Amino acid sequence: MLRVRFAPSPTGFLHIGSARTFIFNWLYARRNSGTMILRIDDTDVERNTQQSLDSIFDGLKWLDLGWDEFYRQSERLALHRQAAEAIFNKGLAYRDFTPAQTDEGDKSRGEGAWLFNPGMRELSTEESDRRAAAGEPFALRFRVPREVRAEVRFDDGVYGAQAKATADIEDFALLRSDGMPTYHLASCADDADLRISHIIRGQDHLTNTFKHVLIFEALGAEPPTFAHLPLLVAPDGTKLSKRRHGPVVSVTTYRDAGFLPHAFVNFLCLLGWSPKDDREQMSRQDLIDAFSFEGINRSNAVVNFKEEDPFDPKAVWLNSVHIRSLPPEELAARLAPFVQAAGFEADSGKLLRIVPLIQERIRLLSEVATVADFFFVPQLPSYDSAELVPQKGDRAMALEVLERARQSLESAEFTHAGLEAALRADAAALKVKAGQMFQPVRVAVCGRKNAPPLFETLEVLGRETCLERIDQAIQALR
RNA sequence: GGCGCUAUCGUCUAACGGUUAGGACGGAGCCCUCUCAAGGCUCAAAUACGGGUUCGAUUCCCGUUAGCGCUACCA
Repeated sequence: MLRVRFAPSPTGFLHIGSARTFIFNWLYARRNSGTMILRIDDTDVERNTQQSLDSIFDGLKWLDLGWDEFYRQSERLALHRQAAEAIFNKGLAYRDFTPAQTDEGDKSRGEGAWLFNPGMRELSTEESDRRAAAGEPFALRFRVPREVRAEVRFDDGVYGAQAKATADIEDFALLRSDGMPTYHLASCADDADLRISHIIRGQDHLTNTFKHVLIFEALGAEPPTFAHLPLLVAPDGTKLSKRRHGPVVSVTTYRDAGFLPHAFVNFLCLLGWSPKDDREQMSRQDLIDAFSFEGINRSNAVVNFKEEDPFDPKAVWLNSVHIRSLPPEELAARLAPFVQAAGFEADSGKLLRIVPLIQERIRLLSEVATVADFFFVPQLPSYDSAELVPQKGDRAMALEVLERARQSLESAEFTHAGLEAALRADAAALKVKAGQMFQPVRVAVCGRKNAPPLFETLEVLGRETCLERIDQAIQALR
């Protein structure tokens, strides 16, 4: 039975790198009829926040990603302590009475690599028991079998065969002096207990895995299969962090900016993974069908954002592709909250008529506010009347065109065909080019030169509004 | 410092010893066209460096360099 898990610690908002880890686990589970488990790794009570937990749920909900089983590490402390005890009873761990390092920046425990606190590994059982019984606090450390020349090995699903000499692995902590389990212990005890078959996680855990293999073996459990993912990094090559890189690392930023969840997932999947057949736009099902460890890369992937442009251009492009392939009804529904947020009235029938006009003109849902504003406002914001002057024309031409248009629009049939016929006839009558005819009308009606195709726009706007706005433009020219 | 991982266009990536090193985003140009988009076509743009192995290396091996990760009683 294939079982995978995503195990975030609730110490910050949902990070896009974490989201991608969830997605890859989820895809692997769905691809292979496995079970997806969400486990909150909240053993670090000090740093956990409810806000962070909410952010994880919100983010996953937005991404339309679910799970089959749910656990919280903080509710499984008994299991972790039992595991620690079992390891200790096997003689594979020892008590370390050295007071905890207060200064975390103090990594200068010496020039070389730190392996253990002198004197503690060799403490006799009697002395150890006596001090423990006397109530002296201690951390429990794993006794890495370093005396004999040996290697810890595992076969990574992405990085291949891995080996590390035990001589290079330090005696890591299992239990803190307050009795709380460390991440390494809690994580492995839970993975063993939950019968996780595949651990898919960030490459920052690759070297931790040697310790984890040691714990699984000490627990008498078969280590699961590991598959490490290349990291998502900033353009400067450093790991993405909120402190350094700001909101671009948070999933909700993309939601609020108007990304489609499936488009964003699509983008994230293409960072560090490839279907190897040049496909870019992929549906959820396409991703499930194509996903495998073979497609995962080994080098870190850059999220290509800039300070002036916070979103990776490829993400934006992919979003526009997804927007274009959405059924109009669905796009309208997705757009509605953004229309409302911009302070416009969002009548759903009207929105549905606007959608075809902007569907291939917006890359982010939020752009509806700037691309389609003139459909919603009762009164056009003021614009420079010089904009009304057509190419190779003057104000007089603009005026002439608008007056003529005003006249014919009063009686023209308000359909694409009717409007086109009327305005083209006007252009011919005035002996101006079609473009010179259309532009003043477009600006009068939209308030700017760049807008959706004219006839459809007029049609949606309706006769009354069009005539009103043309009148205003004529006033402005006089 | 020690240990580990990585290295193809600016970015995401393809090429599991033999290709004019492919695709995509972004950039430039042309076409289409009522503007803007969308679409079509074209162009510029990469195998980090040095050694091997081989008839032949992007590909396999070694070294150098660079980047990243771990080296906490954080996860």
